[in-house]
Amino acid sequence: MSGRPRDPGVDDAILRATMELVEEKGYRAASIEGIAARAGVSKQTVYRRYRSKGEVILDALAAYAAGNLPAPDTASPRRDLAQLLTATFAAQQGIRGALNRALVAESIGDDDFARTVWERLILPRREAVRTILTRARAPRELGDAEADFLVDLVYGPMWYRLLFDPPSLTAAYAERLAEAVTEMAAGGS
Amino acid sequence: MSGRPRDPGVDDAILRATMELVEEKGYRAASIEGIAARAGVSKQTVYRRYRSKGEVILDALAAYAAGNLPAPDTASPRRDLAQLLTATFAAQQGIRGALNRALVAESIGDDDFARTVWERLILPRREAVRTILTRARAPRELGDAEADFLVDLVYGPMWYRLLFDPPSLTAAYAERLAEAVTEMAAGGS
Amino acid sequence: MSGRPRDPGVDDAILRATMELVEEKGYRAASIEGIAARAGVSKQTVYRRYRSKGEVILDALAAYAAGNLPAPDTASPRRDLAQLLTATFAAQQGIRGALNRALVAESIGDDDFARTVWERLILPRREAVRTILTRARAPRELGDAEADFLVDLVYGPMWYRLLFDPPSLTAAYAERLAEAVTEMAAGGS
Amino acid sequence: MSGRPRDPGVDDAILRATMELVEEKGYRAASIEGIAARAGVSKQTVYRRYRSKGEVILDALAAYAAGNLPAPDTASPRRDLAQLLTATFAAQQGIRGALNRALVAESIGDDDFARTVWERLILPRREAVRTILTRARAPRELGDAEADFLVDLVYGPMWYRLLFDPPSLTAAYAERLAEAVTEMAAGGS
DNA sequence: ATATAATCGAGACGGTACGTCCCGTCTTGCA
DNA sequence: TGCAAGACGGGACGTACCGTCTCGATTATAT
Repeated sequence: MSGRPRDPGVDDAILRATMELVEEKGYRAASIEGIAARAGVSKQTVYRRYRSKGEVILDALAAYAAGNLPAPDTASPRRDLAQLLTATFAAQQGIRGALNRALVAESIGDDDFARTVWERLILPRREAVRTILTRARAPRELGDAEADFLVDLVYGPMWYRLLFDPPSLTAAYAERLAEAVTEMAAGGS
Repeated sequence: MSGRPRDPGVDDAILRATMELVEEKGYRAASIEGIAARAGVSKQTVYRRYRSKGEVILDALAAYAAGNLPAPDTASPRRDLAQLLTATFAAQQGIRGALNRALVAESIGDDDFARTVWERLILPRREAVRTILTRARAPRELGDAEADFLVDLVYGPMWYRLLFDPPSLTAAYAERLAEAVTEMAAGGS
Repeated sequence: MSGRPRDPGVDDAILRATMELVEEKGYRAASIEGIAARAGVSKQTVYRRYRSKGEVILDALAAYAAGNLPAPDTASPRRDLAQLLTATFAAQQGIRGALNRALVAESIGDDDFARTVWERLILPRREAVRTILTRARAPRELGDAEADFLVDLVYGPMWYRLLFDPPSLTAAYAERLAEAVTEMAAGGS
Repeated sequence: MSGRPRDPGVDDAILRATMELVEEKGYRAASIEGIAARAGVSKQTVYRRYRSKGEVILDALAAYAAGNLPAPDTASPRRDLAQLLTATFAAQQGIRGALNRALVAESIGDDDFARTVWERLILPRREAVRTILTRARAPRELGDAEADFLVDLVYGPMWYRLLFDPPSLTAAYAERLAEAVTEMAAGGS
């Protein structure tokens, strides 16, 4: 049965090659063929692990952002959100941003993959924001529907700017967004 | 100097074929090869007009949405915005949504094209919203920076949902977004 | 290192398709695209083996004529040559003739390829004739320069007629040519 | 009726462009598109005069070699032939040789055109040689069939060498060929 | 003078083939 | 069984020419 075990060094090489290519040459250069070549790995070895380029990228991003989901919890929800967004926005300037954009590209025209991205990547970060906003509304309750809407107000602008104008995702922008949304959360009916 | 003039029927055929393919088979199936074939046109004829698939799609969208930029102007900015967004969101369920998603896919990894999309497609719609929000703030002034931010709050969620969950762009969502943002505009310092 | 070995069936299919196309539809119809299609093979698979249409044709001819280089050796050099030429001329009426003409067409304007043809195709047949003519001159010696010249007198007319008037390459023509040249070889100073 | 007359300067430009391209860049670069471009002429203007690239080249050659058919007539047929061949071979080193090779390429796979070349280009030169050989046989008669064969012995080697090894067409080669064939003509039964 | 008619440059047009890239699958031999 | 190597059918890329066509601007002859 069991045969030769998978070489963990190969996993690393694939993910590293993916990140490098997406960052250096952009999303278009990141073909599976190119990733395998740069990783010094055969194509088959990539396909044994992933079914599509999207999954490689998703995994590369996961590997990169593992555990990096900060959940600040001070007395000030506004400051918590600002801190979360500042960190998140900053990350979008580098590899993470490039990988995120690549994921969107892969999602378009592939509904299954889009769903996977939503569940594995988007939802967890929405939860983090929802937790903060729930604190902002306390002691009153924050309903699910309203929470979803407020979270959209946070992440909508981020992805929008990430896709069309990444440099605008500054700390100042994070501050402003955090203030606007926490205020709206606090004041809601 | 003059040469044989371009056949306008060919332009139409290309754009129609593009819209059909993007809608029916999705973004991935919409190759230039396929567009030319369906339009009953040679590839060269497409390349004579457009340098990339992205440009074809952008033009198809422009043709589709020509002049369709409603600028409601009633006594209520909130209702104006709600109306604008309701119409816009509704449009995203059909061809327009498919084309918009396709444009995003093409923009990723092609900064030049991304800039073109921003200027020809995104900016005009931002202006329409900015105009409404300026009325909402009246008689006080709405600064450029703040206006830009508020417009992000409007369009950010739209693109975010368009990419990851198009069906959620309902009339109710439009209403809620219009209310939240006009209120914020009105109440701003 | 090793990789999947080339499928010999594919080689055959390519060569067979090439011969069929050149014979049936003529040299002009024999595109690499067409060869690949008829062989049921991808274009890449052809390009992996050959750099140009010329090389495919040369190989097809080599495969066809493999080992078919008769070297008759009776008491009569004249009869030897006549026999060789009769067989050679007869072959030019079929696929071999079509392939030979195609090779010339490919050679024109491609000096490298012309040289390859000369070495792989032309020279071996010249040697066969030279051997016979050396016997015709015996016991005196046949010098290199003179031999080359006499061989030209044999093959020059053949190619000339092959290109401009193939049906004239009859057995009678072969006989006459063999007689004239062996006589000249025998009588030379 | 009559309309604007053809511009003779255009004819010249086309022929000159053809000769230049065939000589400089080789036969492959001599597309009708390229010829028209270099001549500063529209494609239609070329097609109004010629039905194919072959015809352009044939005409270019005709223009180049107009009246250049020497018919030396001294007391010595051998010297006549040597002189004719020396001049002919010399010409093959330059544009004429390139054009001749191009004509062969065009003839292959186009029987109609091959016939035209034979009649307009090949036959006249055969006649010139036949005339000389008839003198060499005098006072006996030189039959048609035998004459054709002897002419093949002259031109066969020339085209053979022109196609595969043009530099070998030297004056010495011309002399040797003239001697061999006139002797054969004189001595024939 | 003013049609009428052909020529010219320019360049669009439907095609066909080029040679390249990448897809996802497969088949080797070695570890 | 993993892995590097690389063959394989397939599909699209963007380019070059093919031969035809349609334009506006010339330039002749024939009213």
